[in-house]
Amino acid sequence: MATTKTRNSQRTPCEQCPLRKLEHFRNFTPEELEFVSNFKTGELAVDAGATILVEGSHSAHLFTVLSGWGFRYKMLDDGRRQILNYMMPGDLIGLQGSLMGEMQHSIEALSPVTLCVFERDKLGGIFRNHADLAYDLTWIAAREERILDENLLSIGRRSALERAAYLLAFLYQRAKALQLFDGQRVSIPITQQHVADTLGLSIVHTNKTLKKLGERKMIRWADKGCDILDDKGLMQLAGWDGYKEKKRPFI
Amino acid sequence: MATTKTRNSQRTPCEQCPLRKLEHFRNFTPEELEFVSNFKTGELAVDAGATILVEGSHSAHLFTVLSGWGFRYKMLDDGRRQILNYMMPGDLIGLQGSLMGEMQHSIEALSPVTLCVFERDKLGGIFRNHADLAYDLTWIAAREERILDENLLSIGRRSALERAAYLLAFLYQRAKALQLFDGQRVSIPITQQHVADTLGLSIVHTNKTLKKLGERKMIRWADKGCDILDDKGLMQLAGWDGYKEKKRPFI
DNA sequence: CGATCCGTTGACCTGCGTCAACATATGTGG
DNA sequence: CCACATATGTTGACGCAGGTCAACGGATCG
Repeated sequence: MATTKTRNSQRTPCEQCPLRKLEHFRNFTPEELEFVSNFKTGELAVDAGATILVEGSHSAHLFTVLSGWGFRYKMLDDGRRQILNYMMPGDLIGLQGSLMGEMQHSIEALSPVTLCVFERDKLGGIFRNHADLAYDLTWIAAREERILDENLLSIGRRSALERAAYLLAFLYQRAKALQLFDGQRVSIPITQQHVADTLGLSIVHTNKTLKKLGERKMIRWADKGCDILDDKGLMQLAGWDGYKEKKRPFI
Repeated sequence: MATTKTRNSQRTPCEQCPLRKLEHFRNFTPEELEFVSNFKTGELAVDAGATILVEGSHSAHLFTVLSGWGFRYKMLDDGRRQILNYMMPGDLIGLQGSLMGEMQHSIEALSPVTLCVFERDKLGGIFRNHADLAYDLTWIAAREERILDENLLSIGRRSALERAAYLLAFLYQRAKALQLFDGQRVSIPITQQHVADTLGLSIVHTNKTLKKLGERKMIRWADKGCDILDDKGLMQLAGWDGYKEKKRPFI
């Protein structure tokens, strides 16, 4: 498995950050932009399959995803794995570890990923000098909490078919907001093993469940990825309304 | 079901807050104490079974639990319920709703509960004038996230017996840190229905699972509550190490 | 060209759900 | 004071959603 990490000097100046052009994110004031630009110490390119952060470690950095997909997960001693959430452009990772010391989960890249690198030690400066950004940080943590709440509801109380529908609708909504189109459709770069480990199901049953969604023309499983054909149908099946976020902050 | 809420003028001055005497919480500087004292606008007493916050509402307040137990949950349209986490003294509730607008979960009291009331509109003042408290807010949100991560792992990948063991060990650890002893043992004021809705199981299976833990002398189910007899055994069974929090902030 | 990863399918098994009945406590209105 | 209702816990019989095992096909890659 590829695990190369490449450290570069800063390549994309924050002023030209491609994410800021998206409707989805809130605008920054020039001062904020300058501060963040200063906060950013570099960029990191990571191969698909590489581990970005490991449970049990104490990282000196936190990151914002600039491009690519990843996921957060925890494991039990005997190898059972639970995927907690997915990371997409604009997502901040490692905040939990930065605030509380040791990482309690791992993060892995699903595709090639580019990361903006921040120093954990400079986090305090945000709270001391940039109330708005500090507020954003808390907002970002609350957003993650909200997503986990919905995931818990899903795994605890939805059937396999409903769970799968929820997951795919959820990923679709996020990808769409970021305009991650692949031609006309939104394509999600995960394997059925990832779906299984997210939903708390076995691979075999996951396969059969996804096939049912395929028969209903809601999705199409392409090689190593999934196309969403009918997001409304998925949402209805799961009994999920979607998030109504207008603009989102990001660091 | 009782749903009385009683609003009082401030009774417990923050300077004499009983929670601050606990080893478990970090100390405040006098300035912080004064600010929080000012931030607090009153107290609320709530009966067991009362709903404190409702999914879909926009609350103008957030609260810190001063005494008593409660829980956070979400429901599906057809009535299926998932308990997300439990609230105990020192826990901040309603932050998610305050930051993001609409509440996406409900909160209910398990026992009579006393709450410190804060105005949502004054939250901004914390970020603008009290960097340390703002940091604490983010820390508190990250802590909730960490707990949800572990819950997800539990529901997604642990067996019924392991899940139950984890839940009870988890509640025990928290209760113990707050010195919520009932004589010698820690007693947890929940019904088996709550356990079922937390673990994503049916009541019948929950009953049989708890019975097994009882046969192993790890717990004893008293009327409407649970005594923990062997927390180490529960943790080992669940494959859970516990949280190693030393001191915790609270607002 | 074997090795590895990923998806697919069928046969069979089991952990947990559902249904149903019953026990005990507590409360409530008459 | 009784009659009844509701909340909680307990237990057994039975069914099914989802797990496990096993085999196979296609794609990709050193």
